[in-house]
Amino acid sequence: MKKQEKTAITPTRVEDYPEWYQQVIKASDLAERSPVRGCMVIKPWGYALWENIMKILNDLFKATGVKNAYFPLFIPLSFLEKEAEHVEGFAKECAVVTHHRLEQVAGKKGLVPAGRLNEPLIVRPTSETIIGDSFSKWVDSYRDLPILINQWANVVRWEMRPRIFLRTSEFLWQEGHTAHATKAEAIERTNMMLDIYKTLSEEYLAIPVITGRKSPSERFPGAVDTLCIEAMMQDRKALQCGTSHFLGQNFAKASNILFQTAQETEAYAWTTSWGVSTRLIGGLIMTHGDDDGIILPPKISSAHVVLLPIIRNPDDKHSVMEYVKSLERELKEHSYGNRRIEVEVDTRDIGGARNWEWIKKGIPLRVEIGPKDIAQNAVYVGRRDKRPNEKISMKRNQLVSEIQDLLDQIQSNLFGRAMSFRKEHTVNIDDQKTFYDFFTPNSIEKPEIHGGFTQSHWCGSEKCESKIKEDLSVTIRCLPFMAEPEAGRCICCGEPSQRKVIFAKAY
RNA sequence: CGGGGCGUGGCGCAGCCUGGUAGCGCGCCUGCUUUGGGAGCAGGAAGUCGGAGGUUCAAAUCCUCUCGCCCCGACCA
Repeated sequence: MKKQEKTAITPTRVEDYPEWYQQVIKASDLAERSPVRGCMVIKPWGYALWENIMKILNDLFKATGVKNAYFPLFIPLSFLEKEAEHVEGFAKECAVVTHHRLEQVAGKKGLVPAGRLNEPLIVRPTSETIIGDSFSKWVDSYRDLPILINQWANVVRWEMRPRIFLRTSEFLWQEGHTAHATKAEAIERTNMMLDIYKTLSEEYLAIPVITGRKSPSERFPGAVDTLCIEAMMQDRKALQCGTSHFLGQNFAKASNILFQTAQETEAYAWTTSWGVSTRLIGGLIMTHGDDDGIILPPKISSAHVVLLPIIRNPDDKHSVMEYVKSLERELKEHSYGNRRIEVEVDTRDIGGARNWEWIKKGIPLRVEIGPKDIAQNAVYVGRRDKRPNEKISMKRNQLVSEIQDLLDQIQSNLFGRAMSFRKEHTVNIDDQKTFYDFFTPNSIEKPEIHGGFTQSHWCGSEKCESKIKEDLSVTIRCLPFMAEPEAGRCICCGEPSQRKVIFAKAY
């Protein structure tokens, strides 16, 4: 077998996409499974991505007046019960704390729970109710509004089938919660935050997204309106990357967020909530990864460049390392996006394996530096968005002065690729048979990568929506904002329809 | 919760059917030789086979119970 044909990740995406995903995570050193069912250990290379996301979002949030705060991990059961739809939506996936002490029992091994709580505590699956309780105390007058709060937190949802980053029992996220005096202002906030998520996705993560509205059945439990950003992964399935909810007065009524208006009347506040999670990292992997591992967009990459000194002869060691160190210093003086250039130096003497490890980790730039290069005051540069062997020699000064430009090229190349992939696999379908064929794999036992996004008419009935879901596991991802209203016939029942929606299989 | 599968050095597996107290590959450590596309050779450390009970002279292997994990479905950021 020729070496060129060897991929760093086995199986390849085409061979077995879900398994490829697991292997990429392992090979890239982002995270690993933990001894706790459904929970993950996020390793430094992966956590750095989350740190960068936090940095970016904090800046974007704060520019709109949002402040960070922190609320309890535990929610009294009675709080969760306050909003009827909310209870129903989350009850099945709650972790419940019932005791506060462990005891040794005579004659038995180990510890048993003791000290039963009067009221069980829920480990937060989301914090609307506990934050609503605080809001109710913070608001007396319309002058106290709006309240614009975000918290960075871990939440627990006891999922049946966990997958690292995409669906874990515990995950990290931010949840924003706001309260407003008027409906219009709350709706404006809901849209504003969705725009921020679109910015994060497209400009930083290089993941193109479709913004839109969820159908009623896909709404957040208790919300009046749920907006979302949806992205297409390389197996052509949809991943919901962020949501922003207009909660109307539902939670204000449940939590008693009352205020006095300028007209001296009493009114319930209008609230919103919005969040993105570590799932974004899963989206990153599945949007940009290839058969050699992940590819990190420079703007959120854990580091930008790795320097790989090549020392064939021990006599060269000193001079090569001096050269590498000075290049490191010089590169670190430059910035890219909202942070300094981050440089890794890998001096391990493990031959070609070293190069491949960094390819698998997805670092944007690999720079090889050996005596031959130094003699010409040059470096040998590999871009992660190119083939592994497609390396070019460039002058050292050129690398330093053009590094931002190089990173920009990679960033926009990744976005461009992802965008054309989505366009290529987004189709208009107007008849039922084509629709069903589109979403049916050739092989049922071992389905190949198939389908994509369709833009098809939907009459608006839940009946059609659930029939399609039952027949094909295909759901309405969103009613896209960009779609102009147009008359047509429902893809399912043939009744008149006002608009096209996005259908896809989803994570 | 329904269907399927699996628990054996750090990781991936073989051995189980036909009981005789562990083996392979990768990784790791040491040395030498190598090094710009995933190194070679030699030596070495590391497991009592998920757990409990049973059958037996003897159990990774047979039986019972149990725990955990993975995959497919329903649920979901």
